Amino acid sequence: MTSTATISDVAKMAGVSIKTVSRVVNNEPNVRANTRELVNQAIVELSYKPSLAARGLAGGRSFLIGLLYDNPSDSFLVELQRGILRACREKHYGLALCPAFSKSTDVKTDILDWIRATQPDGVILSPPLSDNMDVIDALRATGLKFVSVSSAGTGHGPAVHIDEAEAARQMTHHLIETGHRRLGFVKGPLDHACTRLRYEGFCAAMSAAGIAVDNTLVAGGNFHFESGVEAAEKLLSGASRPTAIFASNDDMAAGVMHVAHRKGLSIPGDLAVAGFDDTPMSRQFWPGLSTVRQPVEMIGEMATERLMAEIQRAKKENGLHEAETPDGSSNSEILSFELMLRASTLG
Amino acid sequence: MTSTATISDVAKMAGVSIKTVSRVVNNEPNVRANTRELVNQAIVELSYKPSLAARGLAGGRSFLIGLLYDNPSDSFLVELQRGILRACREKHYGLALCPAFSKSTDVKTDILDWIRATQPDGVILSPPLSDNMDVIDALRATGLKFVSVSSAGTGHGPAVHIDEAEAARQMTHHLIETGHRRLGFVKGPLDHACTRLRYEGFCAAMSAAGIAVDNTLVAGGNFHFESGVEAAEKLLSGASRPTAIFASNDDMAAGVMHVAHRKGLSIPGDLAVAGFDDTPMSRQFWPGLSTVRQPVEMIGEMATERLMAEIQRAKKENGLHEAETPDGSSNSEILSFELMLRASTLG
DNA sequence: ACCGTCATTGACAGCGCTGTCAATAAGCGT
DNA sequence: ACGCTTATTGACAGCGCTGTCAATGACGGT
Repeated sequence: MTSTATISDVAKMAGVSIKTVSRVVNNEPNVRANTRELVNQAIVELSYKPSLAARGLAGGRSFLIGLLYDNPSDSFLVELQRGILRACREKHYGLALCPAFSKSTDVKTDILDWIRATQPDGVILSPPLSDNMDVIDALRATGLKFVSVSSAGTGHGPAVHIDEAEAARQMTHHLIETGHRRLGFVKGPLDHACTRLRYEGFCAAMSAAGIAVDNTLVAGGNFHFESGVEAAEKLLSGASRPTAIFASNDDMAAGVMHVAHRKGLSIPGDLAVAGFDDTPMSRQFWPGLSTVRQPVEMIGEMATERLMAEIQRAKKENGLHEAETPDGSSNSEILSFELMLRASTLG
Repeated sequence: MTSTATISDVAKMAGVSIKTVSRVVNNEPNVRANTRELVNQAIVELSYKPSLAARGLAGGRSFLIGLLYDNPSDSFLVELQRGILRACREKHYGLALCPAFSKSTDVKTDILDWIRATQPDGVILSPPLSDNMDVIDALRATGLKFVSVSSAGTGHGPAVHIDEAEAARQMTHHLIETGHRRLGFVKGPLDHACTRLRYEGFCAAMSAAGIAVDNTLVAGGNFHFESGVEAAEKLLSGASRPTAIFASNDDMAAGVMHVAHRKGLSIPGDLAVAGFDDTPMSRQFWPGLSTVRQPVEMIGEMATERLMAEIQRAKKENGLHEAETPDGSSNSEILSFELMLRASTLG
């Protein structure tokens, strides 16, 4: 057990008080440049790393942020984590995971328990948790800072996301432009805010092109592969099948393609297919799946930075008027998306 | 800020000393059942959750385990995390992530720095980190407990994995049994121990069937889709192409299928394809990909339990002879795998 | 040189919990 | 009932760090 150097070792070595070392470590002002240098040398020399536990106990911070998620797609989760971790590393923060199940009746309790045990300084909410008012309210009641990702900040606090509706509109427009008139659409689950937005984008493009949305060509889904299969079976069995199907996410689009293959329909000849998310899979399918790319990693990174900023602010204002929710912070940051057009929609 | 109840609140409410509450919380012996009950009631009543930070500081433990990984497939990582988190939740442990890059020259330093800052009670190593002797040695030098997953414990300490060679042998056997004689194989990257094992299994089955391995039908890869594409282009361009290709993992198998489709080869008619890992994708492809299912989630769970046990043991023996590495612990646990045979190899 | 002001530094008291060790209660044998 | 062993409990001192506040040093003006 290579005993790690403590702050007092550093203090001794640099010939200053413990508190001064603390100041240097925390980048606080009012330390003479000369002294700061001395301390930094000692820190490097001893390869001193402050103990998170002690800092947390003493300072009331845990230097941990939480990621609350409910079974998103693997690649979404991993990309998001990557972004968050990158931002964390810079700020010397740690990331703790809290898987939750929004369907369960006591998500709220589960999450609160986890928060009490872990005591993160803030949390990042991913959909559909970020669209769950129960959770949002509970979180707000704790006073803990949070930021939502990939979820249109419906006034639920700060959020980082893309313009979902516009993305769906553009993809639909692309389909129409390619010559399709009978478009099918597979919706996502109702508890995701993006379900509505993506559908709105679809409708907007249709109406702009003067095509009426045929309700028999709109199917419900839950973002999983199997629901894409079911939706496709329904949509493709009707008398007048669509010539293109836009699924609200890639997993469901994969289900649609699976069914099309099984039915012997060629893609895109007999049926064009589009998805949403640009999972790695969409590149690997044959034919490649046209989809919308969200900069998920960047979203994670920005959300984390935003969260850190909130935490900072909260710490400073601490003890003052204790303003509940400074509503000015409800604004969200909107990142740009990218249409990835591949063989599944291109002749 | 709903101020969280502290241990002394509980003690007051239960009418016992702080220390007794601590005993109950930590499940220590020598507390009368009656007293224990009293304390538990107070704990529930106040919905008390011990502070990780304080426990860590005082007890010298952090109640955190680390997961060190280097860019594995998304689904592998997510499944592994799921298993680990399940085990963690039971034991009230937290999980901290440490992405590392084994290609980088200072993986070792990166990891050590991370460990110093985070101070986990133990870490789980996933491939290829678990096969990197530099890392293993550095870890061992710190005295920190670790467990490897999905990596044949080549004597590098405890590990949890499947019998990779046997799995590959069985899959190869299946291919041979289906009538194939000209089998292609796509290897994984050299820094993964499983690369060798899977290849050995392949060779074993071939030799058992009396078929010589044709080196022109063995290609190298790196577990990524693109390398599968390259390998397939090489293997399928030769004069006498194989009638089946076994890729060491699903991503590369996806690459093989992609190329086959592009070349107009029907699967499995013109070419049978098999993979390894049973990523969700393998079910979704058309046709479904035959593959080997590792119980990744279970591996994560068992590795975590194993790690906890090691930590326990270390804690008890603490202060005694300080035996460096009780080599009896180098044994590994072997879980069973499952052959998932789907349309890509079945007529 | 003298005072006010601000920048710099350190002494000290905890943060909430656990380990140690001593104190007390409970059993048990005779 | 007495003396002994063992089970149960609590008092107390930190763990390594930060916040508070008081002490010291530096600097500018007169």
